[in-house]
Amino acid sequence: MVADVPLPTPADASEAAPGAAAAPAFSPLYRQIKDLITRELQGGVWKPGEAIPSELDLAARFKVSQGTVRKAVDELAADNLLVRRQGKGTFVATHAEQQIQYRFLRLMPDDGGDRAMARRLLDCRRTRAPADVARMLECKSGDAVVQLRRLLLAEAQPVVLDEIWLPGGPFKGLTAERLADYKGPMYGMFEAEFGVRMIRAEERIRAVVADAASAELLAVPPGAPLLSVERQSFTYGDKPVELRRGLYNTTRHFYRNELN
Amino acid sequence: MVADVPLPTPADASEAAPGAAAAPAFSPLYRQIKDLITRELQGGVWKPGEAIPSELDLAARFKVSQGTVRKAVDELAADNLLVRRQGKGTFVATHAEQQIQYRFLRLMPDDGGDRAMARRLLDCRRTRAPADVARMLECKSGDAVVQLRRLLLAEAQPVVLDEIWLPGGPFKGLTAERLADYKGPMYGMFEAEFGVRMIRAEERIRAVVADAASAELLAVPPGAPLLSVERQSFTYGDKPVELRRGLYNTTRHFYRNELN
DNA sequence: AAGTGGTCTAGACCACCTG
DNA sequence: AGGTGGTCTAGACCACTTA
Repeated sequence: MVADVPLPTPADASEAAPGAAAAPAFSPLYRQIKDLITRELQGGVWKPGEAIPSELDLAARFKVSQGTVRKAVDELAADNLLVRRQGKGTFVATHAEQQIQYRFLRLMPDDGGDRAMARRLLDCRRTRAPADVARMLECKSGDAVVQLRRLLLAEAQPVVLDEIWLPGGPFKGLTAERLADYKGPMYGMFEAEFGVRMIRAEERIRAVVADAASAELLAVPPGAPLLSVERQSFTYGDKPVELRRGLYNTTRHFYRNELN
Repeated sequence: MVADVPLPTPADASEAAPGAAAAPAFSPLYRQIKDLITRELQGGVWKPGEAIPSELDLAARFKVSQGTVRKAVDELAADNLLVRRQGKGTFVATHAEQQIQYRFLRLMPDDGGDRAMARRLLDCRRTRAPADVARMLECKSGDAVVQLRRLLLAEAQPVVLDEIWLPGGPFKGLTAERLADYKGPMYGMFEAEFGVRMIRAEERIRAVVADAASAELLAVPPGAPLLSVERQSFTYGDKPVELRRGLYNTTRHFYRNELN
C-alpha cells in the first residue's frame, strides 16, 4: 500500500494543449492515477456499462492508498466518465442509460410534457469533408466523412432538423440501415458499435431564419425564426469526432440551460 | 476534535422544497457543516471577497476533523459559493472579480475578440408585477417591482437588449443614477449595495423575430431573427430574485454552451 | 518562520446491495 | 456474511503565500 516513491513524480504532460497556460509540469499522485484510469477507459479495457475494479483493487494495483484512488475516481465521476453506485461498484458511463438520455439534448417542451422524440432518418451518405467541416473535425479537407440528416419529432410534429458529420475512419460501416434499425439513442449506438464515446461537447447557438428547404422539412413558413445549434463533440483526449448542425423549432419547445 | 455524537444526526430538512423527491431525512456530517456554512454566508457573516476562517478554525468550531470541514468547503467551492486560494485562505465568491466576470453572459464574438461590452441604461422605474413576472419571482401579482431596460454594445453596436425585473423589497433604493454611476458588473453592485448575491440561474432560449421597437433599439430590420434568453436567477435557498428577458443579435456573436 | 490550503496515508465504521 | 462505495478521523508532510 505504500508507494516506494515518497513524492509525486512528474506527470505525463506530453499532451498539453497548445495555446493553453504554461504546463503544470508536476501533478499529484491522484491525478496520475486518474490519467492511468482514463487511459484504460480510452483503450476499452472496460466497456461502457461494465464495472471497473473496486477501489481496494485499484489501490493495490497502483500501490497507493484507497483514499488516493477515491479522489481520482471522484473526479472521473464528476467528469461523467464513471458512475458510482453505493454497494455495487463503479461503472463505465454509457449513453445507453435512461437517466443520461438527455444529457446532450437540452430541448424541453413548453408544457413540461414528455421529452421523448421520434427519429426519422432523411439521408446518410459517405462523401468528402468540405473545408469548414474538416476544420471542426480536425481532419483534412476532402477526407472521407459520413454525412447524415435526420428529423426529431414530438407528437408527430417535426421539431429538430439535424445535419451530422462524422469522420469516415472510426465510423466505417455506418449505414442508413444500421442507423434505422438501432433502438435507443444514437450516441449509445456509436459507443456500442463503433467504440466511439462522446464525453463532452461545445455548442454555438444563434437565431436564424428558415430557408425554403428547412422550412418545408420542419413544417414552418419560410423565414420563420429557428434556433441554430452547432455542436462539436469530443471523445477521450479532446479529439473532435462529430460535427452537428441543428435547426430547432422553438415554437413549443425551448433550449434549457443552467448557469452555475 | 471528536464529536460527541458518534453518528450523523438528522439534518435540518424543514426547508425541503415541495414537489421534490422524498426528503433524505439523514445527511452526513460534512453536509450538515456545509449547511451551517451556507447559512452564515446567507446571513452575511462574511462579506463577498472576504476570507472565511481557516479549515482548522472551522474544524475546532464545529468540533469535527479538518477532513470533514474540507469536504464541506470543497462542495461549496464546486458550487461557486467559495473560492479557495492555496496559501492564502478560502474566500467568499464575488461577482466583482475579473475572472468570474462572464459566468452569466455566454455571448461570444465570432472573431474571438474582446468580450467587453458597454452598458446603456434605457429606463428604470418602479411598478407593479404583472402576473407572469410575479410567478417567476414567486411573489404576488401587483407586488412592487423594479423594471429596467438596458442595451449592451460591442464596439458601439447594440447586441443585447435586456429587460430586467427585480423584487421591490430587496432592491429598495435602486435608481437609474446609482445604476449608471456604478462601475463594474451589475451583479457585483447587487451584492455590494443590496446584499443580494446571485448564485445560480436557469435560462430558456428561443429564436424569435424582432418587433418594431426592439428592431430599432438593436439596429436590425424588423422581422430579423433574434435569440430570446429568459433568465430566472436565484440567491441562497433557491429563492428567485431576478427575471431577465434578453434579446440577442447573433449576427456577429453566438451563445456558447458546454455540455458535460 | 508561520499560516494556509493540498496531498497522502491508515484504519475504523457505516450504508447499501447481493447471494 | 461479505463486498462495495461513503463517511470520519488523526496525523504527516508538501506547496504556496506573507511577513
